[in-house]
Amino acid sequence: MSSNFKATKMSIELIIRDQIVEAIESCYEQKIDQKLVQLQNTRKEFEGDITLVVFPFVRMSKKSPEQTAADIGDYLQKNVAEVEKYNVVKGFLNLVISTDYWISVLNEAASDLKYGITEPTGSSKLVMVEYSSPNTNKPLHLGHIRNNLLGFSLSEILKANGNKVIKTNIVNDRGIHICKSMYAWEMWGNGQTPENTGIKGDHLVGNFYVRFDQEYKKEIAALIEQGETSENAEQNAPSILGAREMLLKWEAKDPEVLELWKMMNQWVYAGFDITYKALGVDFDKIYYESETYLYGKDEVLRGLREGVFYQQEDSSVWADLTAEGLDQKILLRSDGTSVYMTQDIGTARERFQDYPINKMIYVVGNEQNYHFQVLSILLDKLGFEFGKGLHHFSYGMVELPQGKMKSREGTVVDADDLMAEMIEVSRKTSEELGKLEGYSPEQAAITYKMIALGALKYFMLKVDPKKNMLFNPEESIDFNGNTGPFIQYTYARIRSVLRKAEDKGIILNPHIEAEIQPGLKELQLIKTVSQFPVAVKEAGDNYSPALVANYVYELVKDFNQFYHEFPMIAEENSELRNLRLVLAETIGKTIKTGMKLLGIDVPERM
RNA sequence: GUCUCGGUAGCUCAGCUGGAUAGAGCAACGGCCUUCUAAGCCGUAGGUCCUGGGUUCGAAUCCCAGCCGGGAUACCA
Repeated sequence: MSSNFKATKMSIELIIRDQIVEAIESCYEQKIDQKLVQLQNTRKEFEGDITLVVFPFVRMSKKSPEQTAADIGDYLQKNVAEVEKYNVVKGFLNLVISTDYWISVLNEAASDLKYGITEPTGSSKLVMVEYSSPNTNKPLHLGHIRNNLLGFSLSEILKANGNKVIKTNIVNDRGIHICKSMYAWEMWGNGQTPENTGIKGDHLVGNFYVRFDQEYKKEIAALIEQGETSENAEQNAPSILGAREMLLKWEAKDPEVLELWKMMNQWVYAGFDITYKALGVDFDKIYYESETYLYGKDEVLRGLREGVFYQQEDSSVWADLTAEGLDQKILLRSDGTSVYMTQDIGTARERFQDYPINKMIYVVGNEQNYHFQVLSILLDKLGFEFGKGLHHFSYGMVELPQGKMKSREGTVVDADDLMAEMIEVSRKTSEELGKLEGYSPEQAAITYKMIALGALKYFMLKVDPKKNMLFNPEESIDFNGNTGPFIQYTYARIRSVLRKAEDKGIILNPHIEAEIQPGLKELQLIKTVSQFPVAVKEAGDNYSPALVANYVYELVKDFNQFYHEFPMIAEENSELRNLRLVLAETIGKTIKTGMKLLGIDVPERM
């Protein structure tokens, strides 16, 4: 056992787990599987640190649960140095771990600058995380925010678990949806540009996407009025024909269409850059669908030649997935143009050619579960050995009280607007509370933004990614309670205490002597701190930033109770004072690291 | 129709690889700022864990059926 026990709680649990197996053997002469050993953290209302559930063993002991627990407790107390004493409540054996042990845990945590973080090594796995993946026909909204925050945070968490991570973005910069905006701009744009209107480029293009839909709907209504069936009307309305023609021309590299496309895309990219920067997300490598769809087309045609796919009379290309229990899937339209799936095949091929990827993760909404199931099968059929190993990180939708957001219907919460509003709320709150007196306007502005984004990011990340979540624009995101600002505030409090201690000339001794007897609350806090590496690991194993968020909240809540009840600087016993300050500093560091994994910064003052 | 995900306090969410009296926050009500930041702390109230069966010493958690809601099943992405 190395002296550097990063996952302390786990190592003590491992020791105890082992010893319980031996205890059963020694007491009852039975060999048991470690899986029967159920350990849990002792509930706060009972004395103890780790609890064993003894019910599974009463069959072997042929004694009452209480007596069985006592037998095992006796054995552990005798044979495991860290087990100081025990008590039995019904069928639960509560083990009290020695204070020495907890002090050593604190010392380790306090001295480790990267506490909770496992650095990558030469043999680390290379994980590529795709997230964001915007369409270049409209601005980002709240749903994209969830995607971006999850993708960024997941990447950070995977890095903290010793992986090498490449963050990537596939920009969906071609396709019928883009052509709709382009067509609308050409028809009704009157030469509008971001420059001559003062509208952010992605918003301007988005306006034309909405305009397209409005006109399209009018045309359909008119055609139906003239006696067309609704299906015919949808297929033959002038604007949809115009958009389709544009897509054909685009794939045929028509110079005029390409120029229009480039111009409008540049507007969008300039807009996205601003939004990404404000959100604090970034990418190591960007792929463009306008490039990769061609590789995808190649692969589909190869599949056709090799008999993996088939062609219908109208020359559309399909995959037959009935053997997999699925349906027919179209891969190339009858006019030869590509669909969404086509480009994803090409993009995957490119990525695995560009990097020695061990694990590919797609951060994409759960509405596309079927898509990724199919993609995996198609890549496998095409002979790519990575096909089966793709991982779709499938997250839930953000819903409004009225239901789903729809770009075309304008019922979206715009990302830029939301951030701006939250920064405004943050500024007002800070000013009302007078927290930043003495800060320059620039310093204050940085802090407002930090708090606003902390509120937004924590709000999005604290819920289980798999679940749909509700956002009510009527009630602005809270700054009190289980929120980002509450956690940031606690960090600022700790920093403030440490600054004041320094002002008073108190020098922290980072090594706590074993003889010091911490109180119950300090012990409780050390235990919570000791769980941080476990939380990071579980967040990585389960791909869940929410586990980090929930952990940090627990830690912060515990600390605030402690803060309220016990003086640190004013504590007269200097050794106890030192313990408390070192503990506070360690908790501050843990908060900062944890929040960093969520992509949230913490302020020195607020 | 089929597949899939979900249903926990008035609201938003934890807990779900089975374990002790189901937890937080918000909202409501009542306390606490001459002492390290009150964006905080303490307390009160609030529950058929959708329903019904089953497995188990033990079920919010696992299995089956049903009800309700979301999503997918497109020559949209």
